[in-house]
Amino acid sequence: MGVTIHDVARAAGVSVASASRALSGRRKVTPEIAERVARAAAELGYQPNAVAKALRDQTTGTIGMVVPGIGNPFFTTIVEAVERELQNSGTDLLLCASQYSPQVEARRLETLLARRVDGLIISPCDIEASVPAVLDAARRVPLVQVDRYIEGGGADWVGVDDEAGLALAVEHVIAGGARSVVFAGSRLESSSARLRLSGFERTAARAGVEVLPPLLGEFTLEWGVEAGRRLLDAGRLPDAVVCANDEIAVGLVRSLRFGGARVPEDVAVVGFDDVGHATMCDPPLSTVRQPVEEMAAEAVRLLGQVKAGDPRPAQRIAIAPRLVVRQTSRPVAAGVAE
Amino acid sequence: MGVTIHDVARAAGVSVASASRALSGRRKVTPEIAERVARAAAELGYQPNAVAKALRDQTTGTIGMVVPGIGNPFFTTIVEAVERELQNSGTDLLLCASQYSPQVEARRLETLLARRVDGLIISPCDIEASVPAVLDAARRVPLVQVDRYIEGGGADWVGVDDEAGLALAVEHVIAGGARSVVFAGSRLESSSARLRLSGFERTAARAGVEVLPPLLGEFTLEWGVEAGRRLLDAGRLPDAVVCANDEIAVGLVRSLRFGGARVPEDVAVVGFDDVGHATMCDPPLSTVRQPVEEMAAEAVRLLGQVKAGDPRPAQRIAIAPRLVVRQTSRPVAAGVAE
DNA sequence: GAAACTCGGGTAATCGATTACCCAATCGAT
DNA sequence: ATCGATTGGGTAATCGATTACCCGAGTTTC
Repeated sequence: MGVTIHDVARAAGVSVASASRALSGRRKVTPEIAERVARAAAELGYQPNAVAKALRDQTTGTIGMVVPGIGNPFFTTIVEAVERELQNSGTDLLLCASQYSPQVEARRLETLLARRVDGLIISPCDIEASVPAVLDAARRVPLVQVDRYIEGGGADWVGVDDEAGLALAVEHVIAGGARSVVFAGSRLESSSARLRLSGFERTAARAGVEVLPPLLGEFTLEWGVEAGRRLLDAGRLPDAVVCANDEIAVGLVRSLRFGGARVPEDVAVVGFDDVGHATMCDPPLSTVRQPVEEMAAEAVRLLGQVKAGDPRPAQRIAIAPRLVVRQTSRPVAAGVAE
Repeated sequence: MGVTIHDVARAAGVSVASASRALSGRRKVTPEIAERVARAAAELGYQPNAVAKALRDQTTGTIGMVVPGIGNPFFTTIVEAVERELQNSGTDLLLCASQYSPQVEARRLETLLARRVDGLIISPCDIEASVPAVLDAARRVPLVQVDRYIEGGGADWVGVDDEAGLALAVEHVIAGGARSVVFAGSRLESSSARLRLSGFERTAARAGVEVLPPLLGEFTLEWGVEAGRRLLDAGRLPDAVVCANDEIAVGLVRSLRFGGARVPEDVAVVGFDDVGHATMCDPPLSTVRQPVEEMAAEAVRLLGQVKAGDPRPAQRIAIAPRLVVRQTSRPVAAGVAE
């Protein structure tokens, strides 16, 4: 079916070695041969077989990326940023979704490794259950974790400083006058979920405000709606709700307003991520912005440095987040208003 | 670096042929050899090299998918549906985004073909500019278009019946009492954009209502906001706006309400797609639902049947859409209420 | 003028898994 | 006991691109 380099060599009347050299330019050939090979290749519509090249070179020019789900805009934003970052390096991205399941995730990693990707970027879905598969993969190819990480620190990571981000959010609502606060987040299956809760608790405790029991569900709009309903049902609203991501925050604002509460007059709401959902919300959401472009750039850079199974101590690169004050919280001097 | 089947064979004390046969089970071996090979493979942590297998078998067990952008929730929904559909068939998906650029799209197709994918699913970004790359790809591997298609009908397609969908939307707002209508859509670069506009115009003309000049921009929330602003600036609002997708509709509702118009009392708004944005909107959006699961299933099924370059006439499978009435339009007897 | 180099081309090995082909051993039938 | 068939194992070809290695012709150097 396909045209091979042998066909090109035959058509040009030279050996395969010359054809290969003429096409790759990795060794000199006479101008005449270069010309004949180029013409033959063009005429036959020759396209090198990347599979054969990969087998011979022991490198595929692809890196694999595994994220929990592409339905979540935060992950698609990261994926796009990584793609942009890889754009001109000649490496392609092989994208997989683990669907928030450690089993699926392990299977995906297996097939990516079988396809001999040159490196992996992963946001492990579960801080504990993802450990064996991720460590195993890291032993075989360069691997960088992004956003989420596995416990124990066996692999490099780049992400946002979650605790600092939550501190910004909590301090902001307190500066706006909040005396009672609550956290609406996700069950503690990921590092992000845990760090955001602990960042919240630590800052709130230090500030001495009243802290209601956290509402932990999923990183989804639906859970935000449900969390809002529970707050309304409880009879007494806190002055502020700090959310673990924007989807939760958007759902929460929706259900609070639906229940008759005014945002931000009765309750201030702050989200986390700032990836599009935030400006779409009504009113626009105050949130903590993740530096997605920097994270992607850093992840790609790190991946280039890492050697598989290198016993070098794992790095953790935490980038500082930034507070973006919009209209679901009362503005104060601090923070950026947009 | 990697453990090969030669290593396994040596460790088990058999030939590579026996090792391969024991592992694949494609020819009988004695139980004793099967046992020794299985043990050796497990001990060495043998993992077959998919690149070598692909070269030898001339098939990679992957299909490529190219969509305009993964930022658009409609495309991520289709991608997820295709992934689910492929789940248990042992084929993996290689996902690429063309970023709405025919050049990028052509490059992506080239690299997918170089990697010898067994098939392609594509939503071509431009009805004209995408033609050569798509036809060329279709000549080399089985290819199915999804949602969008290129003009001229050189390749199979599966999608929603866009014109029928728009007819549903227009008839619905007219049944709700609208006497003047306008279409907010995208510039006519894709088949969807064109068919939705023509479906709108045909139905509106037949019904004899007043039709304002269409607002054509992009399939984005931002364009929806802008379109709403233009309607407000024009001084006189139509009774209903029918949009080419939900993102436009959501943005439009936002800016209409921001400008003081009531939805649906002053203006009815209907979207298209129904992929999550719709329920998130405030108020929840009336829209036309695309049968994404069916489209994905049909695309995968079709891909299995198509042979590359087969001169069989191209098929177009248009699945009927369904109207979902929520709260941005006045309910009438017809349609499904949710 | 011969030894040492350079230049550029061709042959064949290589990557790893699969399998066509060959061969020896065993079995059943006559 | 002999012949054909069956069973199962091993050797080496194969997929396509790259490149180590070799070789001959032409140049340079003393």
